[in-house]
Amino acid sequence: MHVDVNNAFLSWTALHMLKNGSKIDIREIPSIIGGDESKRSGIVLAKSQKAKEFGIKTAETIYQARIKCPSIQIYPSDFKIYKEYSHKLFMLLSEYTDKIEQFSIDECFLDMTQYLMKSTLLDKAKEIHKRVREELGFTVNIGVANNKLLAKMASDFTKPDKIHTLFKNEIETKMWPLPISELFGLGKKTVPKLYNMQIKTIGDLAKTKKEILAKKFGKHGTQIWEHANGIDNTEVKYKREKPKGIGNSITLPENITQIEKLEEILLALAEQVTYRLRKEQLEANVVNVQLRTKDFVDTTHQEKLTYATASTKEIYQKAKQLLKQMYKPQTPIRLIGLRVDNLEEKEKAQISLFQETKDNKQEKIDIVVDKIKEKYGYNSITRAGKMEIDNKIKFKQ
DNA sequence: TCTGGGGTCCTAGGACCC
DNA sequence: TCTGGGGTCCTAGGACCC
Repeated sequence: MHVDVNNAFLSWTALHMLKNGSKIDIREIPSIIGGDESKRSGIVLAKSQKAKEFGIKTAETIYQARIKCPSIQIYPSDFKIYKEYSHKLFMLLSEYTDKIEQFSIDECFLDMTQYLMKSTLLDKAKEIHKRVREELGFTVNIGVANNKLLAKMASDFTKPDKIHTLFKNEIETKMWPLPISELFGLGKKTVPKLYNMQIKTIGDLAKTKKEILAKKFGKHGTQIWEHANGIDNTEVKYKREKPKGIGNSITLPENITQIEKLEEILLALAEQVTYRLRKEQLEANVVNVQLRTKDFVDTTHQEKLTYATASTKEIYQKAKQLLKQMYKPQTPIRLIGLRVDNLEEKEKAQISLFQETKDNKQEKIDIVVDKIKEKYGYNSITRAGKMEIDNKIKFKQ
């Protein structure tokens, strides 16, 4: 089963507003959840059904949305609220199975293999559907099928507030007539290429020779062919997995051309990233810096460290070095990002033969700073060298 | 006042090793 | 009448997802 919250950010914001005495339900008017245009992050994150009727699409600019519907109402996003409602949903779903994979903040896969009869399975879907609406106050779409891919495709059919099935005998009638752009795993780069091959529907794709797709698109080609034919053997990953990489990035309110300013922001990002890293009890082996120019040209540089670390100072020093390598003087930078990859458990961290001694003093400082952040809030303590930046840009946690 | 932020997985070429 | 073959690791970039 795949459970997908309808217009999640918007529905949850609506509930939060109603709870706090709002007279209007923003689900009933043309409205969107959007970023902040003054911070150059003005894109649509979620839309109401009414906004959808104006042709407004997720991820387009608020500027475009306003052209389509000048009276559109815009509300900011708040992930604290979303996490709260997401948790409520997760708790309710946990009553039906403990094998739940949280696919994103508003989507879950449920392993329902314990319900052997198709009819009981559908009764459970109906029950979940009804209970979420009545007890939590928002609606979900539910897809029921024999594997994750088909359940996900089913939950996407028609919205909102619907249950759809997609069993083997329904693939041909329900999925094959859909345009290939609807297939999970096909995006804006591959769809035009398939169109050029006269492959326009999922059915067309299913009937294409697997070898042709494999030759043209490699592993991806095999996968989309299998998806089009309803084949998916992946398990419901219900155990919480540690992240494989942790990153933070920020679109700057204004383009920056001074490397010193970029370094200050990099320090703030290093604090944020390593704080998250330490909370997970992980250490990183690779540091990666991303820059985006004013013309949206992205470059990344990464380097493996001599030993794994979660130290703010050590990660920052490597990041600074990478920045120096890659930054072409005078280039106006729009976005800067820092990621750590190749993570490993702190305990298991192996001591290299050639390891330069770890900076114990730095580790102690990090631990104390983390404790203060835990107790008094992420922004309660900061480095003097980045106070100016902190005042300009809010780094959330 | 035009274009977010956080992820995962894959590919390709170069360096290096035996 | 020059210059293998197999393998791993590292790095940059691409595609896709929500």
